[in-house]
Amino acid sequence: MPTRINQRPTQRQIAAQVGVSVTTVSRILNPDESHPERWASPETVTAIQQAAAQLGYRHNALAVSLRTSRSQTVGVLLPVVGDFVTASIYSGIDDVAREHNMTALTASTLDEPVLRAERTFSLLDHLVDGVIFADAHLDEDFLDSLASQCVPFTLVHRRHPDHVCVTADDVAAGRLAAQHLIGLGRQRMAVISGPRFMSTGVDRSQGFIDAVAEAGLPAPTVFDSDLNVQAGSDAMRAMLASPPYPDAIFAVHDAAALGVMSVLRHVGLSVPDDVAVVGFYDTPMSSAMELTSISVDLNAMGRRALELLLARLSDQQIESEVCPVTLTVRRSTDPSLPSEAHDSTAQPVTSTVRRAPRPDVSSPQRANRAL
Amino acid sequence: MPTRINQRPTQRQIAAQVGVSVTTVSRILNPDESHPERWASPETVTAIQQAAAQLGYRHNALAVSLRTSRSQTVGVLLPVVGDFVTASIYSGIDDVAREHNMTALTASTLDEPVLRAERTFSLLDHLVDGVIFADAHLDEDFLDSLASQCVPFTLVHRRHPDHVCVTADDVAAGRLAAQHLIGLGRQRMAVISGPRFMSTGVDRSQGFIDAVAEAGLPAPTVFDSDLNVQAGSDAMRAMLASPPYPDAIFAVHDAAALGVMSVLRHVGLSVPDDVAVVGFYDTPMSSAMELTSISVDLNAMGRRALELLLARLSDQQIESEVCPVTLTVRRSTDPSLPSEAHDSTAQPVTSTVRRAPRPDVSSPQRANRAL
DNA sequence: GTGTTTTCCAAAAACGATTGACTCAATCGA
DNA sequence: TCGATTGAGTCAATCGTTTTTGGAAAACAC
Repeated sequence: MPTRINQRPTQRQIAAQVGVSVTTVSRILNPDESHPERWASPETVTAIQQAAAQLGYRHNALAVSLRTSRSQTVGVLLPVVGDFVTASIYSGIDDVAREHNMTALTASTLDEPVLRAERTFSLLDHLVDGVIFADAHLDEDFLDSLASQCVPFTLVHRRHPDHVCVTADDVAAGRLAAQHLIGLGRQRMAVISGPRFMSTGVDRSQGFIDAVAEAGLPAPTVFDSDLNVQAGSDAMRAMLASPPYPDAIFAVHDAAALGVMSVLRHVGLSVPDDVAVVGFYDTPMSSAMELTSISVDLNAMGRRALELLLARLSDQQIESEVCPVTLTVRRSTDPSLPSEAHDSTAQPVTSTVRRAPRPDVSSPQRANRAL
Repeated sequence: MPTRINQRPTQRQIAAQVGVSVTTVSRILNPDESHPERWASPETVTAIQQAAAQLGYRHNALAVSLRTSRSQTVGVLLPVVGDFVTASIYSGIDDVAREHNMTALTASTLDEPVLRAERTFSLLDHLVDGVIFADAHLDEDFLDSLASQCVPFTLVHRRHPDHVCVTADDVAAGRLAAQHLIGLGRQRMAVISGPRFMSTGVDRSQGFIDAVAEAGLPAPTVFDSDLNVQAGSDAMRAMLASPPYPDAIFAVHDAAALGVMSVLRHVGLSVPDDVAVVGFYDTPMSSAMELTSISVDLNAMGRRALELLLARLSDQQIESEVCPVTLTVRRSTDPSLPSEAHDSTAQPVTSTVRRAPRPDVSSPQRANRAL
C-alpha cells in the first residue's frame, strides 16, 4: 500500500496521453493565458482539457511558484490565533485572498520578537508575495529592517509610526467612550489599557484621557494589563482595594471588561449604578453580558490590509487608513435600556455617519427535539 | 526602488563566491546530511558557511520541496478560526510542528463541504505531507475518498467512524456531567447539543442521556443548536416558554452555557438554585462567570494528532486515541463554593486518575493575552 | 508562382535545489 | 610496488512548470 501522495498527474502525463508537448498543455491549462485559442486548435484544446479532467490534474503550486517567482500567497502574522479580534481580521484577509485566488498563510507570534522573526522568515522561505502584520509593536525596528530588504508588507490593527497600516480610529474611540461616560454624569474614571507596545491601548487611552481633561474632570487612573478576563479582575480588585473606587471604567478589550464586571457583581456593587463599564470590540459575549462596547469592522480592516498590500504589489502608492468606530450602548452604562436578553435592540451611536449593523437575532433555531 | 523579494541569495551565488560547485554547497548546507565532513575539507566547509551567513542565505522551501517531494508541511483544516477550541488544538499542533521543523498550514472550512474540499485540495496543491482535520462530519464520505487516494491524514476533536482520530472522551464527559447533576439532586435535565454531524455533541449527549436513564430519571430534553451564545439564549428562552423548565442544563459548549445563564439572570431565576448549569471546555470566560465546566487538554489533543500523523508518515501503524476529561465544579452548580472572583481555587474532579492543572493566576499568561 | 501572414505547435532553457554516479588525486596496506 | 581505499570534490539528471524563440505547414494576397 503506497503511503505518499506522489501520484499526482503532471502536465507531462497529459502531454503524453494527448500526444502533444508539455508546452502546449501548459498553455491550455494556464487560466490567465490571454488567448487560450491562440496556441492550439479547438480539438487539441478539448483533448487536453478532457485528459486533464480525466486524470484529475491539478497544478503543482510549488513548481508554478518556483518558475514564476510569484506564489499567489501572502503571510499573515497574528499575535495569537483564537482571539475574536485576530480571527475577525483574518477572516477579512482570507475573503480577499480567495477573491484573488490567493492563499493566506498564518503564523502566530505571541508578541515575542524572536518568534515573530522566525515565523516571518519561515513565511518568506515559502516565497510569500507579501506579509501582513497584525502584531506590530510601537517601538520595534524589525519592520524597518524588512522594509529595507524590500519585503512588501502592510500592518493592520496595530500601527507603527513608520509603516502603512489599517487601524481603527482608536483615539476617536477613546474620546467616544469618555464623552459617553461624561454625558452620564460620571466623575471618577479609570482605564484598563494594554501593554505599552500596543498602539491600540495607547491610542484609546490617550483619546479617553484627552476628552476627560477637556471636560475638566480629574485624570483617569490607567492600568496597563494583559487585556484578558483575569487581568480585568485583577485591575478591578486593585481599584477596590484603594478607595475611592471609580464610578466609570473603560476597558480597551471586552474580555477585561467582563473580568471587571464579574468582580463587581461579586462584591455586590451594581453595574451601572455604582460603576459604569465600557468595553471594546463588541464581542458576542459582550452583548450577552449587556456590556456597552465600542466596535470597529475588524473584517473590513482585514480586507483593506490585504487590498492595500495587493495594490503595493502592483507597484501602486499606498497610504494608511483609519476605520470609523461605533459605540453600542447597553445596560452596563445605561440601566434604562430594555434587557437585551429578551429584546435585542440596542442603540448604536456612531462616531461617524455609519451605523453598526445589529446581529441577526432571529437566527434559525433547530428543532426542539426530545430524545 | 525594487519591489519584489527576488533578491534572495541562492546556493549558486555562494558556490560562485567560494569557488566550488553548487553540489558541494548543497551538501554542506544540508543539515540532515549524515556526514557533513565527508564532502568537503574543513576550510571549504567554513568558507561556505561564512559565505552563507554573510549573504544571509536561506533555503528556498519551494525548490527543496519540489526536488525532494517532501514539503515538511502539514495542512490543518479547522471549522472556524478564532474559536477557543480550535485555537487550542491548533496551538498543540503548531508546537509539535515546530519541534519537527515543520510548518502547519491552516485553512478554515466553516463546516461547509464544498469549502472543505476546495481548501483541502489547495493544501494538497502545496504538497503538504499530510493533513489534520478538526472538522470531521460523522456522515461525510469525503474522507473516504481522500483515504483511497492515499492522502495521509488524521482527525482531531471530532471523530469519524472509519478513520484514525484523537478525541476527548466525550461519552464519559456526558456521563460525568449527568452524574454530577444527579448527585446534586437535580431531576429535570436538558442538554444543549450541537448539529447532528458533530461527534462531540452527539457523544456527549449520549453519555449524558445514558447516565440519566440509568439513574431512573426522566429523559432529558435535547436541543440541537449552533453552540454559540445566541443559540444558548434561544434555547433557554424556548425552555422557559414551555414549562416546566428544567432544573439542570448541560451545554456541550461554554458559549451556549453563558447564553443560558444570561437569560436566566434576566428573568430573575437563580443559578444554581433554580437551574444548575454545566458547560464544556472550561474557557477563560467560564471561570469568570463561575461556570461549572468539563475540560479536556485540547492542546495535548492537537499534539497527539500531529504526532500520529507523523508516525503514519513514517509508515507506522496508528490507532485512534481518547483523552480523559475533567469536571471543574464552580458556583453554577454548587453555591457553597467560595466565590472565584476573590479566591480562584476551584476543585477539579476528574473522570480518570488525572487531575487537571489549574491555570496559574499569579503568573503572566502570555498565551491568553488578547489585543 | 511567389511572398506574407496566420495557425498550431515543439525545443530548450530556465526556477533553486538534491542526489546517484563519477573523477582524480593522495595515501595506505602488505 | 601495485592495487585498494579514502578525501575532496564535480557532473548531470531531475522535480513540474513557464516562457522565449523558432519554425513547419497551411492559408491568403497579388
